[in-house]
Amino acid sequence: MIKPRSRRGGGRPTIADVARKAGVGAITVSRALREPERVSEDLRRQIQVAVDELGYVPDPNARALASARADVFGVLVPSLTNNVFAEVVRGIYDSLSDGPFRVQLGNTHYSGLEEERLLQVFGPQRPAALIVAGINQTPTARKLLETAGCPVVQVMETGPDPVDMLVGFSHLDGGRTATEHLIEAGYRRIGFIGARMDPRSQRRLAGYRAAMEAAGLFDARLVTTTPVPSSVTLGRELFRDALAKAPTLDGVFCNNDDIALGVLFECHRAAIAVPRTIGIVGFNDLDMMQSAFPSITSIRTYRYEIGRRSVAMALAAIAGKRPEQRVVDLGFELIRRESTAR
Amino acid sequence: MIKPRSRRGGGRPTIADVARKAGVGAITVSRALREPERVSEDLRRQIQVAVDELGYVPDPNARALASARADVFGVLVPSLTNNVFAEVVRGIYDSLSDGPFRVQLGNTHYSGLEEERLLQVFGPQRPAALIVAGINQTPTARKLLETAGCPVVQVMETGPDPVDMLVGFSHLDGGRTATEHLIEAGYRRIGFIGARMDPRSQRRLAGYRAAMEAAGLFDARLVTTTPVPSSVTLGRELFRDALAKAPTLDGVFCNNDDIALGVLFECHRAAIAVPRTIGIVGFNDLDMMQSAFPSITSIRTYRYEIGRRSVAMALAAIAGKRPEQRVVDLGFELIRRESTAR
DNA sequence: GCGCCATATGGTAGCGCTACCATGGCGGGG
DNA sequence: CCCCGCCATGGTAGCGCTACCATATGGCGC
Repeated sequence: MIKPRSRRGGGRPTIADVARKAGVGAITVSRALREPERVSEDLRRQIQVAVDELGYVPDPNARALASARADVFGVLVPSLTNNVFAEVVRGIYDSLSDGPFRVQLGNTHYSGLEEERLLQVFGPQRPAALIVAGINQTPTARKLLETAGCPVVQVMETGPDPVDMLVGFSHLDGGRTATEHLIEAGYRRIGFIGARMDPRSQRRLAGYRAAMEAAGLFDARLVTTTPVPSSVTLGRELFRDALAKAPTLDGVFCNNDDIALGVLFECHRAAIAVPRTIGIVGFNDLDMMQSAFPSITSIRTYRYEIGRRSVAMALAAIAGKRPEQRVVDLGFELIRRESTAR
Repeated sequence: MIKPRSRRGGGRPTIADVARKAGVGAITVSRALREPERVSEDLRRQIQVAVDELGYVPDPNARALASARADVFGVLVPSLTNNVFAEVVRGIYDSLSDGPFRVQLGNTHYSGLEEERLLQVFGPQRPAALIVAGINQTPTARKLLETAGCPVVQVMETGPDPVDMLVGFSHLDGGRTATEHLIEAGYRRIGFIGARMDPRSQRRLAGYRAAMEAAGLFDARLVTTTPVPSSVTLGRELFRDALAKAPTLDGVFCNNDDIALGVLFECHRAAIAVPRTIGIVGFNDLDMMQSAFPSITSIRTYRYEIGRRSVAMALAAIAGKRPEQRVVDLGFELIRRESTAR
């Protein structure tokens, strides 16, 4: 009765305590904290003193309830351990670390259904923005994104029809560029080796095929894929399969750098000369590509920058300044190295 | 006036709507959702029908405010891109994906101060549990953990004095085991190569040193470290430095597998025979170790399992069944491979 | 048959904050 | 000199949910 406060709350100071101490109304404290320019400098200072003395920290749950908006960025990626997405996520975190926003990370395991489920979990939280990997959402997921009532940024790809905003690059062009490079380097029986084969890998494969067909070199027996998750060890195995199917193979464009590294190791083990007998190109240009022996040609992509840019666009949209450019293509770069220097 | 509801809320159904439709009190709906066993089966069924028809989803923010407890696990790791922590995080996510709990992930960038800052951000959210990497928190951070008012699990190490619970393994023993293996294999001038040198790396170094001193082989010139973040490329460079300092080097225990891979590549490039001239041992046993040529001996650690176990312990504590074993040592295993098979 | 207790359900009163509207003071135009 | 409108500030009323306590019901012992 006497101290009804202590009944529930943890006894931490509330906005009312600060208001009392500063001799102002609670709403003014709230404003001073969120829109300082709307409060006179005098009061602002007084309030700051009271906040510091009490060690007041706003309760994010109460804030979210009252304003029907949580200071949370929902982020959905297909994998937490795939270095590529880890870099995107790192970019997102780094861009958000000095602001009021928290990150709610979801792992879709490359599953559209899981993505839907996670969007259904995120929705009731009323996030400030959503960042999702890819553009191949299920119809349900796409609808959820469209009706989320917050900025949405799709990342890692490019395309004509984003839900809202889009930052990434063309996997198809990347695959084509890698393959054309092998062709120009003089390779003819160029294989494609791919694991996981998510939509992005499919597009890289399409780019490979386009380049091979344009050069009159395409042969279905040169393509080796599996839905199994990618790994270095898998790269070795797939390369052995590829060689068995197409013994005259003289080059490979690998789905990603892990596979490429596996191919390189298998070449070492089988005493196949790289780049003389086999040329190798990877995708993403992880650090190890430059240090491998021989160093491995790869398509450099800007994952960290994609993460940063996606946050910048979302923040702009939250601030009401929706960027004029809804689709940003950050491109890629072919990094030529020893593995294709015939 | 007529529909005061539409004024603020997004118009989504609330618990009151469900209660009205089901002809029960709001509190009964709340109970049916959270503690079904406390509601008769009849009402439970009725309520379920109403929930389904309205598409009701509880508002997590309102729930958190009213109960002073959010269904959130706070997780603090030093890096998002380091595969080792990514695996731990994956284990955590996988263990939590089918329950009501969300994950709030924080990246400390290996900084104690950043860790403190993040704990201060997590605190007001009133998380259901906290999982933090390491046992070397600053005094302030440790106090924040102790007063968090929720289960706390420290992970990735072992030790006598956890804040609350602890799951991991001994990096010191791991370092010693790796080094003893090299000694047993006949190597004598065994170097330590380490990057980043966070507390865990320091302990591996201590294990290395203990083994070397026990064998009468320790020599400070054999130790090469840097605070720079680890990478394959850095491994190459550090190995060159190590060779320059100690030309008679005949083995290296590497801080981690990236460094070990860099050492291997540099050996290839410099035509140094592995394992004949130089023996190599890594740490963590990432997939690529088994596929490298030659394959690389490493200390296998159970990162994913650590993540899973940490969640299991936290959930048990939340349920009031605090595990009798507050410290769990998941150990490690030396995986012998070609790189040390002299 | 009566009261007691355990069980099932409901009412009330917040949790801590912000949206909305009201108020009072001030300066400028007519 | 008055009125209007703008600015800074405050009061009130929730946001949607759950803790706490009250109440009703029924079974049981004596």
